[in-house]
Amino acid sequence: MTADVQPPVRPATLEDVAAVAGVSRATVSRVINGATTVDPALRRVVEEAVATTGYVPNRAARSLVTRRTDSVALVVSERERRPVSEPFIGRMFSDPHFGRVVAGLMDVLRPAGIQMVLMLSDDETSRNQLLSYLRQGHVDGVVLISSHADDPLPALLHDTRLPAVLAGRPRNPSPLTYVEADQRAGAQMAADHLAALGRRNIGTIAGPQDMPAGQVRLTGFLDALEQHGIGDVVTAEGGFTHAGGAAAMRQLLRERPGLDAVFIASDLMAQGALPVLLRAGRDVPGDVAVVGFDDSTAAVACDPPLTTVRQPVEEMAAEMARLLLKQIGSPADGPAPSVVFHPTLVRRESA
Amino acid sequence: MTADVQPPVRPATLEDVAAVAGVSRATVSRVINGATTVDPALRRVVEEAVATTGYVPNRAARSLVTRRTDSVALVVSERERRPVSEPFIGRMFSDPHFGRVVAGLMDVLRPAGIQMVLMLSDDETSRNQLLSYLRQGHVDGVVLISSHADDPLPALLHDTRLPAVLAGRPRNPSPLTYVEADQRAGAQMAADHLAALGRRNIGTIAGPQDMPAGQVRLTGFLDALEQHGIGDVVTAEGGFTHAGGAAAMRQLLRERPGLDAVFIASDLMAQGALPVLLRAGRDVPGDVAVVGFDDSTAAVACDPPLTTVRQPVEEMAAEMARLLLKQIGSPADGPAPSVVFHPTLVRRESA
DNA sequence: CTGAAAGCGCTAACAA
DNA sequence: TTGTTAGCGCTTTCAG
Repeated sequence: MTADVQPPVRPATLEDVAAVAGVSRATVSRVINGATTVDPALRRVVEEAVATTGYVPNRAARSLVTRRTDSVALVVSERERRPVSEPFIGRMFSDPHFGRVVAGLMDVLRPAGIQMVLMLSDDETSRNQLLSYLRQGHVDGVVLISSHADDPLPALLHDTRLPAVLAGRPRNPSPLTYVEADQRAGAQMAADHLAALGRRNIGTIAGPQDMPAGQVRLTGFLDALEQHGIGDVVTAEGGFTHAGGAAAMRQLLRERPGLDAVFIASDLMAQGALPVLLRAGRDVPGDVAVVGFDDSTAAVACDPPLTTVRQPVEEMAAEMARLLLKQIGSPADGPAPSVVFHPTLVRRESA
Repeated sequence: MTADVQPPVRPATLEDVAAVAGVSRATVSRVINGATTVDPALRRVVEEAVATTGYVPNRAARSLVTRRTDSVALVVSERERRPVSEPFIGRMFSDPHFGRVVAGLMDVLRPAGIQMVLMLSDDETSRNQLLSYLRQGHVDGVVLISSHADDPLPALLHDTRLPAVLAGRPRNPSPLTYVEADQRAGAQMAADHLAALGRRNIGTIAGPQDMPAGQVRLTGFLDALEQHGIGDVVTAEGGFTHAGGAAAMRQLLRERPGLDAVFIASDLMAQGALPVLLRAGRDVPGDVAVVGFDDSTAAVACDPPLTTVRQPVEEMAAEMARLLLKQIGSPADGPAPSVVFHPTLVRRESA
């Protein structure tokens, strides 16, 4: 202990460790990377040297030769650029859903020692930047969360030949792996539940019909109701927003005052719709039963708490990470098979 | 155009560009990095070669020699590890606030060509991993969002000598730069507003008193009311959660049924409290005026929409990024001066 | 103003 | 099983 006068300006390198351990760089490299072909005795010596030097591998150097980066990109793709001063409109980042996806991804990426870099694509310029970044091999793979159905990114991503996983099945058929919840089955569960409750005078607030989720939840619901012999359903579009949900609820009430149940295609819209119902003098669930979709924070924030179709967001995100890691591990296999999660109905008080 | 038979497996390197342009690697490097000492004619030739080859610099190689990574870490520090299956409790990721911070950071990082890597520290193991990662120089700087006041990370971060910026002033004095909103001033605005409304029978729902924000918002509010000659204020603690806010509201109503105003230290708690008020037959703002804090999504989701103290989250995050970039640019200057933002009162319908 | 050459720290043949 | 060696792609003196 004579050298601790100067604060360590330069991080230890392989060379340093090798010197301390009295072996070659290659040997140190082997134990660092867990090669089995190392004499146990030497291994111990090296491990000690690593500890005393506080050595941590330099990623840049390693990645330069291995062509691996041990990091993946989480790319958030939005249709258009939004000023940061409009935090609440259409910014996926400010949606709690985003954070849940991050948490799920982290849960498997972190133990694997994989870093996650966040990227945003919201206009052609940023998309091109993104692509050249990806093409240059700065990450080993990418997870894509896209907010719009006609996103060109999945196709472009495929061209890069980089391992990739999509959150949700893209509108345009793509060979890329995706993970999603069975939207149709979820809508069906809502319909079955309402029907079982004996409700017959039913309405629904749908999401945008140019988004797959918006569309499938509507048709799935309608089809299921049909099977229950209920064909006359009032519909309004709520744009997947809080305010849109409120407006749509008003419309529904106007068109069908005798409504006794409503399926709302997202908890956020339900949160907007509920007060409208209450103010119109309807008791929930007494007069009208309501079922939401997502099981997001909004569901428990509702009053009364929302019965809703749960998508296991975190689990789905974790699965995305696993599938991505798998593809990165054996690129020759090509895209992994997509996986579809089954939603569940969470009963609370609104239906 | 004879070489487009094979798909380009290997990305173009400096060498390739140099060959096409008929110059040396060094010259290409110079134009890439914007050196002024290059013959304009040559520059054009090189730029063309860059375009035709589709060259993009390899970061690993560059970073290996420059010792810069052009990336920063966003570290989210939580007191304890939460299972991913409990998405709504204490996980900062699922808080919309998190996404807003990300958006604000992105807004300045992206134009600067800086990548953002997301890291989570939620137990000693992950903290150590994080620190060795940082020490190894994998990022040029770090932004820290910490959920608990007694976080040891600021101090440890300072030891790494890495440029860093904290979201919020840490409890233990630290030389690190921080950015925060003036909590005390915000609470004062709420008090002034309620007093100006003629309310005298006032209550408040506070945040946890072991968090700086929770504490300062309470004392600031109480002190300001004192100045208005209002000393007898009922208080309850709502833990900064939706459910906690509801419970606290019930307590307040019990202790002071004649309440005509309440300041609630977070919009989320207010969202929980409002239905309690409504159910108890109180009109808002007629019978009781309520003012929240944050101006988050919850504020507009409330019914009625919440009058609240706005913290400019995105702007603050953008400022953090700017301060970080500044420190990275001139490390010799040490930590930049911290900056405190002034909150504003956003009047909606609840007060 | 430009080119030649020396590495940055690491892994991966290849020899021994 | 271990060491030697040759780069990965880039920036940066240092000559010219």
